[in-house]
Formats: sequence, structure tokens, C-alpha cells
Amino acid sequence: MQQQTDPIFQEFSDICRKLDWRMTSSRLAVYRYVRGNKEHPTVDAVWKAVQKEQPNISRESVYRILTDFAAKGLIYILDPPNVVARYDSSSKRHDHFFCQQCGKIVDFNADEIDAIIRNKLSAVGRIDRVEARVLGVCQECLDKETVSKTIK
Amino acid sequence: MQQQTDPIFQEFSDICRKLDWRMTSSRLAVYRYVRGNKEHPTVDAVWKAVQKEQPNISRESVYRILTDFAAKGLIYILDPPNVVARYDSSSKRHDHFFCQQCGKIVDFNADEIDAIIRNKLSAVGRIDRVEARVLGVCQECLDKETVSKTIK
DNA sequence: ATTATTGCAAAGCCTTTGCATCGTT
DNA sequence: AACGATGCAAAGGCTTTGCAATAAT
Repeated sequence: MQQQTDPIFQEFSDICRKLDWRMTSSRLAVYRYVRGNKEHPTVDAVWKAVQKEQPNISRESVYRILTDFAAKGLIYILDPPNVVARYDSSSKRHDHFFCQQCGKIVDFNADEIDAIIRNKLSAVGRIDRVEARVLGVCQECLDKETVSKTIK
Repeated sequence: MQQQTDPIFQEFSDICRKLDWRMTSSRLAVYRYVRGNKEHPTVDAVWKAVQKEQPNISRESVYRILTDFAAKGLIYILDPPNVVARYDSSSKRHDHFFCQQCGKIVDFNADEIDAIIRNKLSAVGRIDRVEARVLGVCQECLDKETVSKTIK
């Protein structure tokens, strides 16, 4: 990886040092494309864009690089890969809590947010549905953690 | 499909009549399992459960039946099939509007909902992230619709 | 009798994985 | 020189599709 003077190179160089990562041209190219990008790109979109700079980069590397970036909080996974379809018996507006540990999904109602958000997005277009999604760890899983730590 | 006297049979019979659907034992069995179910089941979960009642039902039929149910608003698709992974350059808390027509995803901020929901879910467990997801049709797509209708 | 619905087999697509090679440190 | 990262080929898993057989009207 050649030394470069542009600011993004410097920025990413620092990131790699902190993360104890080797700074590769693939990672830098993905970082360049993703940084500040408002498109919420798919893997293929990133891949095609980055190919202009790095013609030999493989789709698989893009997968790995994006996964690593997300694991370190550099980016956020808006829609994760390999989510299996789920169906909800209620089609009425409501909200969901997802336990990241056991996978449990809990319904709840925060109907207040509907008006707040409709008001805020009035210029964006027609709004068909507003849903809050909450990620966390449920109380049962938290309790289990405590027990196992206590027993040790 | 044999005539039956239990209330769910009657209920689903009415639904099928209104929708101009044939009432089949597969559909009824899926309806029985899904109705009021709070598990947010996957296709496989529905399939396995329904097999107890209908041992010959195929997984493919469950797919088709659930898709049809959702298309008619009988159920809601919480996580749709075939969503490709998407990555977001910002890992800071924010919210998303999804245009159902062109696929565009627009960021926005409704930070107020964070406190509202954390307060409401305090007993559910640890909360790591709150995000609002809004489904609708963006203004550009609405405009295009109007134009094409006007031109006709 | 008609035709929507189903089961079966196969295909499709996104994503992950194993491994040898390459490139950074 | 050491070893983490990558490209390639292949496998994996969920979902869809074509078509003949079945079952509801």
C-alpha cells in the first residue's frame, strides 16, 4: 500500500492503526466509496463502484470488508444478510423489540410516534406505515448472563 | 373441504368467500396456526406446526399461502423474503423512509422517539438501538404517477 | 366439468466458507 | 519472514418457478 497524502488516506490509515488492521487497497477503496455515502448501498453496488478503482476486487472481499467495518462500528448494517422471512399475525400498526441474543420478538405499541413522524415527513411523500424497531437484549437473557457470571 | 361447525372454520369460510378463494385444508390449517399467533413465525415454523394437522403440506405451499394472506392484509410481513443486505455509512442513531415504488431510502431524524420508547420498554430489557422505519411512496414517484395519469 | 391450488423437482440468487496465494507489516 | 487479507471455486440456505396432478366449486 503506497503512502498517499490525501486526507481520506490519512484518516483511514489512522483507523487501521487503531484497529490493528493492515491497510490494503481494497479496504481503502471500500472506505472511500462508503464514507459519507447516502445511498444505503448493497454489496453489489459497492462492488461495482469500487471496481472502477480496483478492477480485481472480488465480491467476496467486499462482503468481508463491509462485515468487518460494521463489526467495528464504522458503518451500520441497515438490512443484514441472511434474514429469514417472518410473518406477523397482526396487520395493525404496532412496534417490535428484537432480542439480539435469543431472537425473541416482542410486540409493543408506541402509537404516539405515528403522528410525530407523519408530521415530520409530510414533504417526503405518502406515508403508508410507521414502525419502530428496537434492538436490545431481553430481560430473560440479561438474567441468564448474570446467573452464569455469578456461578463462575 | 368438509363442512365444520367450529368458529374459526366459519370465520375463514367467510374470508374465502369474500376473497373469492377456494377454501382448502392447507389454507385453513395455516390460518388456524397463524391467527392470533404472537411468535412472528418463519415459513419453516409455520410449516412444521401445520404438518401436525396436514402431514402432506409442502413448504412451497406455505410460502404461497402466507404471501397470499399478506397480499390481502390478513397478516403483515414483518421481515420480507429476498431482502438483500444494505449498509449505511452512518452508524449514528437515525431513521429511514423506504419508497416502496423506486426503492429509494431516505434518512431522517426523529430523535424524540428514542426517549419515548426507552421509557415505555424499560421493563423489557436492555435497549441498544431505536429506529423508526417508514414505508410509503416518495414524492417523485407520486408525481410520476400523476403525470402518467394526466397524459392518458 | 372447470380451474384454482397443490406437491414435486429444479432452478435462482445472495451469502458464506475453505484454501492457496498475495501483500503488509 | 510471518501472517493477515484476498481471489477463486464451491457449497449452503432460503425462496421462487414450471408443470402435472389434485381437489374445490
